[in-house]
Amino acid sequence: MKARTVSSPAATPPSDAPTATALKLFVVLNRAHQAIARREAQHLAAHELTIAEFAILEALYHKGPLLLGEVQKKVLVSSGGITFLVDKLTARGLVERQACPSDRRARYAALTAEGTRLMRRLFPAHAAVIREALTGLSSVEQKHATALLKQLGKAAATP
Amino acid sequence: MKARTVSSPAATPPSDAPTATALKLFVVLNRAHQAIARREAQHLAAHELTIAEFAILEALYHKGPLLLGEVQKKVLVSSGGITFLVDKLTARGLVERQACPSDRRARYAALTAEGTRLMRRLFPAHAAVIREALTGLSSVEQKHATALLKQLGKAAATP
DNA sequence: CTTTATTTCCTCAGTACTAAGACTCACACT
DNA sequence: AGTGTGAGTCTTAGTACTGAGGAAATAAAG
Repeated sequence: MKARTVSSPAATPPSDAPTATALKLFVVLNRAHQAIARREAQHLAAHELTIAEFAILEALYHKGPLLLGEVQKKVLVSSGGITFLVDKLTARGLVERQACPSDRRARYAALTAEGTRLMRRLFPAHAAVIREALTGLSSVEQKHATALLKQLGKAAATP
Repeated sequence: MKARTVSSPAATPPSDAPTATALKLFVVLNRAHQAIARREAQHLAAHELTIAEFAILEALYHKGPLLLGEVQKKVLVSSGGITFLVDKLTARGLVERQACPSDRRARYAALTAEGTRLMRRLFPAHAAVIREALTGLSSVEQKHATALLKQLGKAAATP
């Protein structure tokens, strides 16, 4: 009695049109993100860095020393993850912890001289990889996409 | 000699304009993706499923039985990961492996009756979560964004 | 001054993967 | 048949995180 009661391979109730539109967008967004992140990870792996590690370095490079909690908001990683990642970067001499004078619970993370040197060298290459990965769209199209995604992300982020 | 030789907090060389545009798009794309994926993960966690597990179930639900290699291409996970995930789903009685008659190396993955039942119940709820998460854009805007992201993803995927 | 709550970081155990390679089988060419 | 090459899956060891809970400092209330 394995007579393929579900012989139609696609048991897809097409749902309503708006839902179908949303699902399609969801799929292509995932694909695009994955394709670009893959390239980024590949580039960073050559320098023994993960995406999350690089994101921390980048935040510190552009913003200067930050409280660990602030780094967490930037990088969107769990609190335990921040401790773990900063530990690893500290062990490699790229980042250091600094006490916060006004609040003894809090700690700053800051780039060391070596970390700054690394980022000065690495960031332009990283930017080039991203730019290269996004050449599927013209500059005008990119701006358009940015506007749409900003709106999308903002709405999706508010729970 | 710690006299803050890099006292400007932002050591940002603005690079050229096209690069800046690309980086901005990259950031908002990451944000949007993360915000939506977070919601998805939250919804699926209520049913003890990860995103990757659900992706496998969904592929089988919509396409019928698939070779493991085909599942891998759909879900974009390493081959070891597919084995691991299908094992877990099999242990829960949602998926089963089937021999391939024409090639004894290959195995099919297929939904069990229970897996089909689960998806019939779960998929509409999942679609609703996605639709809800994307309400930041109107249907027209979503179609526009889809077109742009498709183009972007296609170019980024070809290495 | 206590007591209670909240913030901030860290610890620890566990999870979901990845990467590299082993193994099994299929196919093509002698 | 026998042999090499490659495809498809599984195994093993390891990594990058997550999440719950805890200690220390601060803030707020009694």
